Amino acid sequence: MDPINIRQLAERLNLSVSTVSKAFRNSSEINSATRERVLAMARELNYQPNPAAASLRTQRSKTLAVIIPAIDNTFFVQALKGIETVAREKGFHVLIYLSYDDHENEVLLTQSLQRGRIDGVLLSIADGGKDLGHLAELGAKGIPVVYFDRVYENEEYFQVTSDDHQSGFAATEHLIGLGCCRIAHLTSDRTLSIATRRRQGYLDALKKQGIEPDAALQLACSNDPEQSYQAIRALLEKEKPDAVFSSFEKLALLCYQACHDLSLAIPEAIKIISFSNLEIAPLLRPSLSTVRQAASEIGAAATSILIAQIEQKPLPASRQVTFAASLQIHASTVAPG
Amino acid sequence: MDPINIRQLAERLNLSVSTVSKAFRNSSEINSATRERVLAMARELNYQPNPAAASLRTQRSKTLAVIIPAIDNTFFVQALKGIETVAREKGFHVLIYLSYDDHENEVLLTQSLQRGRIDGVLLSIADGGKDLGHLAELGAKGIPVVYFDRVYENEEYFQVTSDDHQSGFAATEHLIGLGCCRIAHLTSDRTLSIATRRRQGYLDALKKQGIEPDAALQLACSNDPEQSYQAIRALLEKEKPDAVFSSFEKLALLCYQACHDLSLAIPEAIKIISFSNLEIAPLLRPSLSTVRQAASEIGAAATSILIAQIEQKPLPASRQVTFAASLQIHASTVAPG
DNA sequence: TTGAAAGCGTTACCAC
DNA sequence: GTGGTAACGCTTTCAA
Repeated sequence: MDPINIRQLAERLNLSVSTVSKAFRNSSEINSATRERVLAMARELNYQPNPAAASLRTQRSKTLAVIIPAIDNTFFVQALKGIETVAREKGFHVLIYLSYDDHENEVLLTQSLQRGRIDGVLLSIADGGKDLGHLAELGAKGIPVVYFDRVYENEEYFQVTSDDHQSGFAATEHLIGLGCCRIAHLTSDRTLSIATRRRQGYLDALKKQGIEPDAALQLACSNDPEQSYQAIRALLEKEKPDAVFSSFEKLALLCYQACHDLSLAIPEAIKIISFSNLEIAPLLRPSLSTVRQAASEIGAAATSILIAQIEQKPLPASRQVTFAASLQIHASTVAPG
Repeated sequence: MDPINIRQLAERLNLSVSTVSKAFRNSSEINSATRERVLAMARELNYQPNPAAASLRTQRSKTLAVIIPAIDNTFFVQALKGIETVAREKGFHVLIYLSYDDHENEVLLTQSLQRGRIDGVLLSIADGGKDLGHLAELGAKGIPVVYFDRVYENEEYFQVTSDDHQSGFAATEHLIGLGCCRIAHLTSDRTLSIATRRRQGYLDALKKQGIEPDAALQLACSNDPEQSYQAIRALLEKEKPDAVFSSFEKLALLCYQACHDLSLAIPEAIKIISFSNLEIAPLLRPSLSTVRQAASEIGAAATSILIAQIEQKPLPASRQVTFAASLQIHASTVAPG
């Protein structure tokens, strides 16, 4: 019942504490017979090493922190699954912190990250428009950090992302291919790495096809859903786009709502495609065409890299690791007729 | 850059280590002037106490573990938000572990939960049909555990849930009130606490209205989506229910898919209501009527109780804490005409 | 009000 | 191959 410590375990075995300790970390110094004996007794007495003591001694906690802006977002949920899986495989624990898209929160969180509690951090940025000094500070503390999705665009750090520019480009080309020429673009915080890249893909696709980008068709929404809904609705009414490319899932859903409320038929009157990892996108009526990110792979890769950094193992040659996103075409962007 | 320890901090202040330590835990023994001096210097030198050392000494880690069956499930996502919020308010950290609805996983996870790494556990059960000895063991280790949603039905432990029976009853009565009399019920693992309670609510509502429960209308699905889809589809074709009450969100979505594939009009030919915290339920076509649980409140309450247990603070009088779920009526259960 | 010192349970160096 | 022992950085009792 009361947790037993290594000293008591050693006494029961008539061995020294150091031998037992080595047996556990299967040091080559230890006779395999004694090792078995130690392990057997440990099981019998239900011995579990105290992580705080080990951590104090080794300066390693086998714990990672994940700081993400949101969790009611399928991308982050799936990324988290990838993170948790890889972490567990490698014997790491995962602390979760939510910044709620709020820069202040993120600053507080990174500052409270004590060296010692965690060995490394996986971070997706809350707000790219603010001073990112806290991230530099984190790095300066000597804590390894791997950024994913919404990254800190700093050559010094590993950044695991989707091919956002290319995917934005492909989504826009897809719409152009369907004959659309007034293609609206929805984004949120334009300062986010992913927002600027996706938008640039949109702009480049328009340019390639000789379509002049129209500022009136480009909307940067806030984090407030009601406000965003109104803005989107106004855009639809006033500018009468024939298609919408949304860089964010939430905005696409608001756009669906607005189209419904305005009795705009999708895809007849307006086509919609959006970055989204929503699994039930096909269940929406009409089913939503999406740009789907390799979310769990991104989470998994970021975690592998972080752990490699912690354990001083070989690392990818490039600090920029990119995963292809894929176009999932559904009813919302099918050619009429 | 290198983390400074309490001893160096004390030296810089010409104070003893113990004084500094006490100043931090604002002990009444310390002069408030010295306390200020200590805090100021700590800020200046960027001192952060080493959590492993503190933890080793106090046998407290200020860390909670959350073990949940899934995270691609809006209920758990929202519960997690409640958990994270309360934990952070009270200065606790949250470790997340996913059991993926798998009993073996859960056993391994609970066994690996070393006393010392965590001060307490929040747990929602993976599979109620299996031997729950590992949960008894967890309790025997002296680690406080609070169960939520899918609970361990054991008087000894705190259990935070929805009023599942009553909500199952209300959902069924709602369908009966619309004139339905062949009401199918979808559930998954029947051994889960919530599954049996919701189903019992269904049965009791039928009984109250003098409807004989029909075993052919009750389906217990597996965790395999394809298999579940086929079973649901077969049920719809063969039994021709005029309504479906689903105890689980995933099954309702599969049922939507099946209705669509069978060209069964919702709600004209068949009405559907389901337990679900899906925020975009209104965006489905037709919008889905749901039994919505107070997910984040449940997570928050479970966390508060767990922390109260850890800190030996006053606890709720009853070990059973229940939150009302609410019926959200949408198009999928509207009377025809 | 402040300080000295004994642990907390490990690991890792060094001796045997 | 095994054992003794000094840290790791903090909290807390006890003494001053």
